[in-house]
Amino acid sequence: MTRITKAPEERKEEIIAAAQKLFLKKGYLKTTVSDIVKSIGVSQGIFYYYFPSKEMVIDEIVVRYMNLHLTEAKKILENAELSPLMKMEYMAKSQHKINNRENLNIHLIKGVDIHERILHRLVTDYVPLMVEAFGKDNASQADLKIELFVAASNLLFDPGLFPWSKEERNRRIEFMISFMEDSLDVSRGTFFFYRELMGYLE
Amino acid sequence: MTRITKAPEERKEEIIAAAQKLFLKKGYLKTTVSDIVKSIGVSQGIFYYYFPSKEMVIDEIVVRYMNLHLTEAKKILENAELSPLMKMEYMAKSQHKINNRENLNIHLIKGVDIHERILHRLVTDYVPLMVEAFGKDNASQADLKIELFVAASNLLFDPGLFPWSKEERNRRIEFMISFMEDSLDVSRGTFFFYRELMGYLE
Amino acid sequence: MTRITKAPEERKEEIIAAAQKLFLKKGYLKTTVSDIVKSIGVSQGIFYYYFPSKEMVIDEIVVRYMNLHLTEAKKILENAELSPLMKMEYMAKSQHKINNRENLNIHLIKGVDIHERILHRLVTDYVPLMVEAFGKDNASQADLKIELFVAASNLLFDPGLFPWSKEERNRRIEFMISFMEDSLDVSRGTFFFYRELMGYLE
Amino acid sequence: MTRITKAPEERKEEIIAAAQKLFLKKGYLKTTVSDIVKSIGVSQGIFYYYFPSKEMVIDEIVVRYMNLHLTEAKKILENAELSPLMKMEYMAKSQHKINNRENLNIHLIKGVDIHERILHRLVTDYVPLMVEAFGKDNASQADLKIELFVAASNLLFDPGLFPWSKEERNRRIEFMISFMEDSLDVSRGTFFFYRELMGYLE
DNA sequence: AATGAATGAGTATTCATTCAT
DNA sequence: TATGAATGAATACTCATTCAT
Repeated sequence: MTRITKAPEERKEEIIAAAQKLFLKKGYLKTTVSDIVKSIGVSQGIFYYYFPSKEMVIDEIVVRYMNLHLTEAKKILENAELSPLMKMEYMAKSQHKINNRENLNIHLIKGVDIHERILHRLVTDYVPLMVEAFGKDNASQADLKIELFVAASNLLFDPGLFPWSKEERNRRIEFMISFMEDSLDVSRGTFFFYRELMGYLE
Repeated sequence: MTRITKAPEERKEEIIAAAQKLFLKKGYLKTTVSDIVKSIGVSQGIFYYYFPSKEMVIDEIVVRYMNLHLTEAKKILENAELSPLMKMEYMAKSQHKINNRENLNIHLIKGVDIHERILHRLVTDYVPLMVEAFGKDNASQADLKIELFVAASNLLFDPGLFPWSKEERNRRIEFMISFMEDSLDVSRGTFFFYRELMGYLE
Repeated sequence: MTRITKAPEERKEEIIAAAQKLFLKKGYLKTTVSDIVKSIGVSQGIFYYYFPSKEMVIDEIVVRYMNLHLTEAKKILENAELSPLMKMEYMAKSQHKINNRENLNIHLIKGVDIHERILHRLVTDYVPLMVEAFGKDNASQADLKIELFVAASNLLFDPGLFPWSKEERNRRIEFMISFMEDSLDVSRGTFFFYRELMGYLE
Repeated sequence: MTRITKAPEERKEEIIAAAQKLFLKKGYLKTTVSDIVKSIGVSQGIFYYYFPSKEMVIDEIVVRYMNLHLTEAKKILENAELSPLMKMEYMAKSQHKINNRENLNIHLIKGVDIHERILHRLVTDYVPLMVEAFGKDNASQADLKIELFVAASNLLFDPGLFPWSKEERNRRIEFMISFMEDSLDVSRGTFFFYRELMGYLE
């Protein structure tokens, strides 16, 4: 193999991208380190120059994925021109956009509890930003309500876990949205924008 | 090895029990078939006489675990002497009891998405029984509300996933219970009995 | 399983027939004893009541197959009304007929040198009968010539080994026949009847 | 185990040689991959770095064996100084020499139809070279005659298949040679040199 | 930074055969 | 004669990781 030297960061990115693609396609367990390096034409050894183990790659993927979401969310939060509800809407749209970028919906990776790792960080890191965006005082425990809605939505609307029919899914989405609106004491229709993120099917 | 013949059903139970114990201790992936058979002093071959693969054992474990819960729940449901809320309470207590029987809280098994398998059956099979117990007409979409609470609770109160501090945990449990009471339109205190099931720490 | 007792010889035949069928379909190595007994609905144990090992079954199959051929050949040989060449012709036709009875062309079994076992017995047991049928004095070493032709034919006309095209095959058959005729000093056309046995394609 | 790195081609040869030796001694089926690697003191993994499966090793062995024969035969064929009959003689001697080099007579390997694989390539690849060496025009179908003699000889003189007594063997060899001479229309004595290759016992 | 040959522990699964009943 | 649960040795193949160059 001809030796092609690259800047470390570039090479690392290359490996992560290749791994992510393969994890999505074949699952974490069925993707071998050999698969990854072959797909970008580098040697086995170089993988271990950049990562201490295969496991650390998935960790890094999850971290980057969450950072992507968090960075976007923070930008929105800091935008003083937006009203609380606009912030929530923008955050939802941002999430939806990221998840639909190619090879980026790592929710779909099958393997060693990837899903749980993401959910964990979602609840601990992302939910607080949503709560902040929502802005209301916490007398009504809006923080725990949002946490609850995020947790439930992520489970019930995970197509790998619950392959609802179109009708079942839509019914649940409509319910979830109005229930959120009532519980958080905002007027009906306010959270209409969540439909898309939850996967409403026309 | 001295040959000890047993009734098939007995032997099968024995293998399942041994597997369950080891899965809980070491996780599914790290438990080998060899571990299982050694632990009960039988040959490797007999395992495959009863199960086509290692994977099928975990399936069987989940099925039996759910059946245990469902059977108990159905008994309670059919008990005409109980009021709706009593039924819910009894069901909660039954769940708590089963999960605390030794080697039975298979929620804790790490490995190939055991958690997801259980959650799936919980939502599709167990929730309807809870809804039936609750009894109220569905004008208020109590079914979806219960589904939502079950999903969220299972995620947020999973100690493997969210190792909340005692305070964090208790706060969430109290919130969850009163939120359920309000949403389902029952008086405060009605669902006090859920504290135990959710793992309230005194 | 309901216990069905049969006359020993009958049961043995049943097992052999079942084995033969499966060996032909899946090959000797890929057919398990379990496959065999399942196909006739008896237990594992009974197999070993009749045969000391799996290997002995294939031996028995070869022996019976050869005996079938030999018995027919001997009948023909003893028929005083037939001329030498008629005997050869009848023997050829008899072979062809047996090999085309269902599940009987055990040449096609893949596995542990079945082919070689058959060839061996063909040369040692069957060739002498052909030589006797041919009848001529052995001044011309007709015995070794026939042996040679039988050996070569069995190899070159084995479709599993040499998948000749129709033209290649037919050319070889025509050559083989006329070469036999010339070598054994009989007139051209005498061995026309071998075409069928060798697999001439119209 | 101390790690000894070798040039890939060298290591591959080493594995093939070790496998060949063991296959000859114990047969293909009874030789395990573990046997092979242990015999040269390398790891199990390296075997699969060079070969996708155990089966591919025997394939490679047959290919190399035939290539050895074919290469020698081609050299002889191209030698313009040799007469046709000399070419045949040299080819026969070359074959005999190769087959008697240690560990090289892979005819003797027992297992998964090794013999048939070799015979197949012998007829399709080697026979044409013999026919070319023989040189005569094909009016007399010398090509098919040679093919026939090669096929028959390889079967009838295979000691694993037909363990003739010394007398039986010698009688057949003498017959085979004179029959070849007569059929191919060369004078008696011409093919005397085949005695050795066929295994004539003094 | 990079190569790629080498390691070696790991492991599910198969199956001929046995034997208590 | 027959059952079928039980044995246990056998083994090809995988793959994360290491390391000499």
